[in-house]
Amino acid sequence: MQYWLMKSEPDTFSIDDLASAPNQTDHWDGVRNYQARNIMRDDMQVGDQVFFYHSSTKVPGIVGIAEVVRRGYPDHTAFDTKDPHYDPKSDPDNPRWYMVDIRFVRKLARTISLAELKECPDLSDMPLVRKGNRLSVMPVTPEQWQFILSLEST
DNA sequence: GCCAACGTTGGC
DNA sequence: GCCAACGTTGGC
Repeated sequence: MQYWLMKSEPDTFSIDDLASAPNQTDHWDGVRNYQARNIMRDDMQVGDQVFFYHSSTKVPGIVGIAEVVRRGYPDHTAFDTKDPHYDPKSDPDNPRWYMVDIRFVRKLARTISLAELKECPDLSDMPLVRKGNRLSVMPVTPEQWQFILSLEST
């Protein structure tokens, strides 16, 4: 079992949106970055745990936990000409973009802000706290996962 | 294959 | 809203 962190703009899709979705499950569509695509297509497994991160908001940070419930499969929004994430270079016979399904597990007792995460030397290797990093799906080590969870009750 | 131009991400 | 950082595109 592995750990991940996924970024979402809460104005588009928030942890509350996931919690109120049917079966508290939704697909993670719209990722158009190869590194993130590779992770979703090749690496994420059912049962993996995911930190749900809110970006581009007043207090960016980790707000909850989700779980992978379906392995990588083609992102159909890339085939839809009306979808904002439509990509003419992806076709159903040879899909370029992939997504996974995740299910809501719980919200954290409080938001663990990016500012707070940046202050932790234990987390300095996380891509998240690196300047200019734009990766929207990234691995989290078991140590980082436990450390971040330990911050929740502080 | 290089690299300038452009578009996007995302913190602030 | 600004802009730094980065990925992608396309001309050559």
